[in-house]
Amino acid sequence: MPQRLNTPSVPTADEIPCTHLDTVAKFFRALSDPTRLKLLEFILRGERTSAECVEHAGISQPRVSVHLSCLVDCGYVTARRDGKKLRYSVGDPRVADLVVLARSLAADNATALTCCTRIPDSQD
Amino acid sequence: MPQRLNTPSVPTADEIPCTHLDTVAKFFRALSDPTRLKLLEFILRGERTSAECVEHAGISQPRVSVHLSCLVDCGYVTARRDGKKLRYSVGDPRVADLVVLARSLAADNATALTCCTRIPDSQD
DNA sequence: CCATACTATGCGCTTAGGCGAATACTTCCA
DNA sequence: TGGAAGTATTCGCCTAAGCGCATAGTATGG
Repeated sequence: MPQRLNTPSVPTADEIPCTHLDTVAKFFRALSDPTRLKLLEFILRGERTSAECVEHAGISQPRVSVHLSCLVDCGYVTARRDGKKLRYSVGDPRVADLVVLARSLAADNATALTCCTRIPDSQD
Repeated sequence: MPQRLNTPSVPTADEIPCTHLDTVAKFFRALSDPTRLKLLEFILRGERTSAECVEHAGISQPRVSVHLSCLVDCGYVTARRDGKKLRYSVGDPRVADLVVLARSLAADNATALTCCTRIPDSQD
């Protein structure tokens, strides 16, 4: 297993004052992708195998693998070997709190949450 | 261009079951940018003028304007006219909760939160 | 110890979205 | 009402990061 949980950019991860902005932003970024969020919420509802995640996500296995790795790296989910398979689950209850809180906020702003719509002018 | 809070992709914003995934993902995306997160936390500590935000963010006024608009659209902050200036503040206490919760989680995973480091192979 | 099932990585492509610079639009006050 | 101060938009550029496909790497069980 090459580079995975080694500290590439992170200072000392122990000397960090209150967690750097970039780190927190990265943390949020993990949930800013619909596919990852979908996977997380799926796993939040119970332990899942990769295969189940692939099916649920509706995209290729390699992509799901990357997304799951990302969620693991960010500490949202944990992977556990079970025979030939890997099973993913959410250990920290705060993760559910975070998602619920965000959902409640997002729901209240769903209308306006069109957010950033004006930024690009892609297909017009 | 007057299109701002019109519903482009959002269904009916009222018929939404429990807020669509994309909406929530978008909500998280707003905080996935270090600059916006920095601005939000800045405003979280007290009402701020655009000028203060520009200074704090350290980027151009136009950019800050876009970021603030985004935060407003997403419901994180509210803008209030005060003479020639606009003052931004956070009205919903859940916003602070969300940030605090995320920070606490991110802090615990700071080491691993290198997240997605392997994804690109840009400059290596 | 090899075959197979499961998982991860590399590559090329494409789009989202961040940035600065220039500029247009708004407000308020003289 | 005109000018200055404040705020928003457009544009071009560039990187991050999503996707599929092909394939390489592992772990387990026969």
